[in-house]
Amino acid sequence: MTDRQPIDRESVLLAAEALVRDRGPAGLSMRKLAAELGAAVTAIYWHVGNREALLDELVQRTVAEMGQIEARGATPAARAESVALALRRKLRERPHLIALVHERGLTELMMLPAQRALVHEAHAAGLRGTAAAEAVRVLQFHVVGFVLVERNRERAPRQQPGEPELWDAETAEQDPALAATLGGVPDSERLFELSTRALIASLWGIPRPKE
Amino acid sequence: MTDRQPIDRESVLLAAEALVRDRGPAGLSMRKLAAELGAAVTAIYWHVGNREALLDELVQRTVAEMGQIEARGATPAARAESVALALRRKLRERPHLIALVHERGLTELMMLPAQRALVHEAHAAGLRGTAAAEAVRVLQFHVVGFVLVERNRERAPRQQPGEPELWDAETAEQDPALAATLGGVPDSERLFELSTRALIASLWGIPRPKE
DNA sequence: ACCTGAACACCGTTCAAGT
DNA sequence: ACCTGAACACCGTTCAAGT
Repeated sequence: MTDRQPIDRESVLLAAEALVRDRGPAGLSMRKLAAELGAAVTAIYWHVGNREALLDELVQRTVAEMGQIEARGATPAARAESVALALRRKLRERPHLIALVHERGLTELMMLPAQRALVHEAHAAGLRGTAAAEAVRVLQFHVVGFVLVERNRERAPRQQPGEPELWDAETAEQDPALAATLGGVPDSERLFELSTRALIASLWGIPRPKE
Repeated sequence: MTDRQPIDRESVLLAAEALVRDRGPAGLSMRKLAAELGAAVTAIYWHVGNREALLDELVQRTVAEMGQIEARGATPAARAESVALALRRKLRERPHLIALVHERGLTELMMLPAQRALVHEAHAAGLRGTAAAEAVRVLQFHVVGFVLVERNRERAPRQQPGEPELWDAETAEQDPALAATLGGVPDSERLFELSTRALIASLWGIPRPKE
């Protein structure tokens, strides 16, 4: 009897995605969603089945959107690095949805386009067979793992005892620069480049700088 | 009037930990916990505050238990690798609780003992200051990230289109060994060692094999 | 100090009934 | 084909009341 409106599957999915995008999966309740859409809760069930199926569909779409990755650079190593960097950026754009993909164990599926690009660069670098496959997988694991750790850091509350205090006392006098770095917020941009390059150097072969 | 029993804080925590350990955080409801303890739901609130505080306490204990890590091996690089391997093993022993620690953003705090051990090895390898700090942090990120990705893989449902099919068609004839490896289940033991060694070699300095 | 049941405000889901 | 409200079985949490 209140201001009810007809809805369709698409509008349900869009509203759900919006809720998840800025309040996280926990922020998506069927009742809130219904209220947002101006329909009865049960209308949603007609269109999307249930909450689980709704989230599954959102996950599928996210996987699809993670689409193509473009490699840039002169050497295979540089191009592989550019894939890793692009991947990290893309993953960080949709944190909540990526978390859902991860929860549902579809990370690998989502990574397929990037995997293709990396295989191409591994071949270009002269790698073949198991060595190439492992080089690719190591880099995949690395990128996804890094993003997960990074996100965690950002969501983190102020660290309990505070890392600074723990380092000040002991190692500080021996190696103050180390204590300062470990005490502060990590520069994840730099850490990512550093570790990505280290892995690529080991597994793709070190690119010779031209000069 | 039913078979109610007096409880204390410790018994509540133990019962809660048991529930989380084998049914996951989602399996812990205050009502189930009360039933398990043979007390009224509200008795739990008197002892531990609320669900959030209860989980916080479990997390604190897990962090404490993650305690010391022992380095083994001849060279600093080998010893750093042993820390990484031990860390991975420990993390994999308590998946649900580690997930909770992670959710609460206390991963870094939990990693402090390992961080100390790694700093020691970095110093032994002759690293100082920012370089040492970064070498340590890269390895920390690496281990935690790897374990998160690994766990995800294991919880994963059968991959949707199945990676095998996707690789068969295209690259298979060019590089059948690669297609076979990427189509199969990753040997994460090997991937972890491979990537850990690659990072250590780049950042700690490559250990010379004695022969 | 410790525990109780009742009550409140939420959930997701099912279902018979309406148009 | 699409939507409804009522009902069920769950939640976490608060609170006045008991001992």
